Amino acid sequence: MSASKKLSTSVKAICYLAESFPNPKSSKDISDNIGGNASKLRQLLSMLAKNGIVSSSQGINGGFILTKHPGKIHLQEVYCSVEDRKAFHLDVNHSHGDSKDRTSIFNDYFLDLFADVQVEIEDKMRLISLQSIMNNLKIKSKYNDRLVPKE
Amino acid sequence: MSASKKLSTSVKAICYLAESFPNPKSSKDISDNIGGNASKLRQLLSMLAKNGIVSSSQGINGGFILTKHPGKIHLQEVYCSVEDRKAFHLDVNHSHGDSKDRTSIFNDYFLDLFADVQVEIEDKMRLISLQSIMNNLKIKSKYNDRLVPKE
DNA sequence: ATAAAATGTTACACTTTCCGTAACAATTAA
DNA sequence: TTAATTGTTACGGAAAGTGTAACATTTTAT
Repeated sequence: MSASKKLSTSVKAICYLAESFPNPKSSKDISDNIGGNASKLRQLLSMLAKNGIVSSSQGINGGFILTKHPGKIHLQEVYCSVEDRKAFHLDVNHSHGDSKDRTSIFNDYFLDLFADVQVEIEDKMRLISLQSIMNNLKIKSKYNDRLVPKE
Repeated sequence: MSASKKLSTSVKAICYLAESFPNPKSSKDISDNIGGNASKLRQLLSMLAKNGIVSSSQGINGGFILTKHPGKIHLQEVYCSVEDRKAFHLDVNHSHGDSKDRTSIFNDYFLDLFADVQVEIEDKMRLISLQSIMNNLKIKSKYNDRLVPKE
């Protein structure tokens, strides 16, 4: 799945969980609501769970619930949770010679250059909260800290 | 070819053309020097030619030459020449219903959001000239306006 | 004129990656 | 005990990427 699709799917799922808080929602519930495949959704959601954005419970009436206030979740955090790759990924030619040939030097330089751009993107994404997204989409969050079950 | 690979390959080619200015270099010369495939290189270079960064001539002793001072070529310009896609491309789920369903509204919003990020990236890339790249890589440019053949 | 060399473009087979689905062990609650 | 759910892996078809080849067109040298 492309990085941006992972991100947009994750955001949709988080919005849905915020909307239906504090009821746990199964991957099937979520996929019925936001589209996509339940199994692939679980892959995304398990990554969000590892990063403390949602929590999961198994068994009957299990599912996923939000564990963080939408105002405190930012796009960058969601992106990093579901995608290893940098947003502005550099795909360079592989060097065929030794480690200090011209191609390698060029690639090293380019990696630095792209790292700068990457920082810009991450800073920008850090400024966008899930709450602001929900506001724009007129989705009402029912999230409430006190209702989040402890670990 | 991935967008970033097109970009880095293009930059390498431009550096080589600046270095060997004003001698036209064939796609074969360039691929021998910077690696990659001559045919694929021609595809990139023909796009750079359409955007006025290089010019091409056919026939014996033909090839590509730089037509713009490295200090006046910027990464953003090179990127746009060889890649239609935005740098931070959004790959959204396709809507299956009518044009005003929830998925569509969500996607429209996301496109706006990513457009903002896109502007940041382009601004950042606009600040990086080919000349500065060549300086960092200690490549000497031999580019000289007066030696560029007229149309 | 002719031949040689180069671009610009298209096509193609091969490989890699993507994607939806299925499967199943582990876990949990009724 | 049973049913429902997560978490993870596997897989086959679809899509996209990659390197190469082919060839008409253009241009220059002889």
